[in-house]
Amino acid sequence: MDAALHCFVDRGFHGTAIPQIAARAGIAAGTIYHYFDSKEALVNALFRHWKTLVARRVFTAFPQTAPTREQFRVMWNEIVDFALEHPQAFAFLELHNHTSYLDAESIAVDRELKTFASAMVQRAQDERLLKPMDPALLMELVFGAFTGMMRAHWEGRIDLGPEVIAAAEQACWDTVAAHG
Amino acid sequence: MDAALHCFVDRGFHGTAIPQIAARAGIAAGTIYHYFDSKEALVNALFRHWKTLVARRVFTAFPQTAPTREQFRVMWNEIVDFALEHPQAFAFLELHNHTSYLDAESIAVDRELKTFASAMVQRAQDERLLKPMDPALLMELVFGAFTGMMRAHWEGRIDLGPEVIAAAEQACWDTVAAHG
Amino acid sequence: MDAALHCFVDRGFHGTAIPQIAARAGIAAGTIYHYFDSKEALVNALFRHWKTLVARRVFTAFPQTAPTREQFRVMWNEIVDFALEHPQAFAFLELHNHTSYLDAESIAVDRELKTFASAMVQRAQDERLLKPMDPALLMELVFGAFTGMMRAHWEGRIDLGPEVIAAAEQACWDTVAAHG
Amino acid sequence: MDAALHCFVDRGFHGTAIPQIAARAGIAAGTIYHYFDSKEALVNALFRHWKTLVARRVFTAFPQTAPTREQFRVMWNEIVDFALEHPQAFAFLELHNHTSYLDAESIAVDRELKTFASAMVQRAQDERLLKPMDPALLMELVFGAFTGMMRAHWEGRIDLGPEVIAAAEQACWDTVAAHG
DNA sequence: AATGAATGAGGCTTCATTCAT
DNA sequence: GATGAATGAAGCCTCATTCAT
Repeated sequence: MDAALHCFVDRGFHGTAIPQIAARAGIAAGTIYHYFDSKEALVNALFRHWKTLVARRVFTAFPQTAPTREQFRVMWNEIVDFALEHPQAFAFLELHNHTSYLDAESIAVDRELKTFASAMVQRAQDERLLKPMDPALLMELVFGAFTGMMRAHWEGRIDLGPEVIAAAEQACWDTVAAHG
Repeated sequence: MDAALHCFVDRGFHGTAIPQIAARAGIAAGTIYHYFDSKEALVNALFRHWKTLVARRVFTAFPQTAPTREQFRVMWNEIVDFALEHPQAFAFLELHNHTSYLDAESIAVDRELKTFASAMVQRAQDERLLKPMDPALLMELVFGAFTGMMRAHWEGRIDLGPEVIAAAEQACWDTVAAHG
Repeated sequence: MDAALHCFVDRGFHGTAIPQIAARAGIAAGTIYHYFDSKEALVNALFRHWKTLVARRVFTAFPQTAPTREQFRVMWNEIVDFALEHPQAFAFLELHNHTSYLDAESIAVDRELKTFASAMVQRAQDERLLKPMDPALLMELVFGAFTGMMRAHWEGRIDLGPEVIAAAEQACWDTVAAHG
Repeated sequence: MDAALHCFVDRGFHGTAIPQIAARAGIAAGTIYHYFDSKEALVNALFRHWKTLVARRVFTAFPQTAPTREQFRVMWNEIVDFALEHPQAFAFLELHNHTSYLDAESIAVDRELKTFASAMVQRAQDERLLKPMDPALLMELVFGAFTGMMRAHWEGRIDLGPEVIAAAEQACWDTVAAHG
């Protein structure tokens, strides 16, 4: 049923009709209501499913003992890989505004991931490797840059090859790295 | 009538009903159709209105003869000022996915601005001041970082004071600046 | 729009579809929602409208100074006239079970009428003209008998002429009259 | 499965969903269709089941040779007992309007009981013990009064003790008794 | 016999749009 | 120009019923 993902990516939550999702999934509209209480429950389940997957992936891959520069690279590549493997999921998660239908639990899942990332940043700041700014801001700058890159890629404005990704990664490291 | 802006920001295009817009504007629903052919015409007009305003502002403020570093700072501050003065407009333009209803002209207006920005980047690259990457990518990284910062600001995750903005500006300059 | 009355009488509240009501009224289904917030609001409005009309009629006709026997006759005839003039309304009010959709205000309107009737009974009891039973019970017996008569009339089991009505009235007076 | 009774009493036939009945019965919705062809078949079976039970009870208890006054008392008490023992069944049978879904056989069962009662009345009229009115009307008046009493009881407007029931019985006898 | 997932028609309601005033 | 009642298509959701297990 997660092909509802495609519809939400294409037309957004409010722009997608349940019958459209059902048609794409090859099932009857009513069947969706055996698995989800409502359209809202469906988006929220979708959102949490993928956010949790990203989180799990990031947590798992994170090299606790490696040097900060290496940690940054690993995280970057991990998220890039996720976004390239699951472009629809990434587009759904990051390219749409969910404020009007996410429930408290979904928001909490989202915040958790951001809190973790900020904590990571803070640890690196303690070692004076990153700029001494609000860690949340540093994280948002990098994640924003990353999202901008992926959006431009999907909208055909740039080509993403391994070297391009590596160059962008270096640029984003420069964003946060101390000394300048 | 441009308080349709608020509705679109809150619930998105598909999630907003014409009667809601009319109610917020204190007019009758039918009146909207004296000024716009359809709901789609309304969003497109809105989109172009504000995109054009941003563009005009950026073009006007751009210091042709100043050094690149100064040009970057001016542009940055110009967009920050716009976003802080017109938070609803900025949220509408950048925090929502418009792909399902923008018409060709609106898309052209958007592309124009991006093309201009890329051209600026390229000129600076010719002077070896910026990293030798796809200029579009550099531009997207910076604009993405900026958008991430503003989103975090509106969602209450960070505080934006003048020094914070300046620090973020420096960080984004580091993103694009050559040598590192 | 009060021809929704007919539909509710025929198939009950839950058995009646809004489009059916609209079709019978010769309007579009959506139009109903300009005047009523929901199907429930519609039944409640209908219920209150007719209950209030009955109440007004009873209150107005009630001969305060006449002897009790005369008062009883007047009330009886008043309600008979109402039921014969507005058979649909009476059938809707008394032949259907409204418990699952009436709101607090509608219930209050209903209770008010019953309380008034019980008070009347009590006054007559004080004069020892009626049986010394729970006034509410006496009232329910008479009103129940009346309703049974009307139901049988509509379902074709009895014929209602003026003499029949008068005879039934006398029988119901005997129900409540003291001494027997 | 006859706990469908509860659902029908609460929300009426059209307001009750088969899954609701199944849930209350603790079985699967599909199981109901092993025993009844359709929802309509279910109500009709329910209706006939209880109507038949009432009829059997009345027929059985009826004291053929007792004086009319005693016959009336026995019948009254028999139906009161039934209504108090099976309040849900009585509420289902008498407090709801079944016209839109009862089939011919169910209607016949209903009519049979009424015809029997009318015949009884007529026999008593032949002895000049009852008022010389349409026997069907006399029967409806008494049964209507009785139903009104039970409804008021369930809706909490009156208290039903043995003496109250006896007093109501006497009042209803006065309704039908000759001379007044 | 029992289950419960699946269906799809149909119900309530919303909403973009029109049009008489 | 402005209104807002009216429309009817379409959206979300329910539900009687079926059927493979």
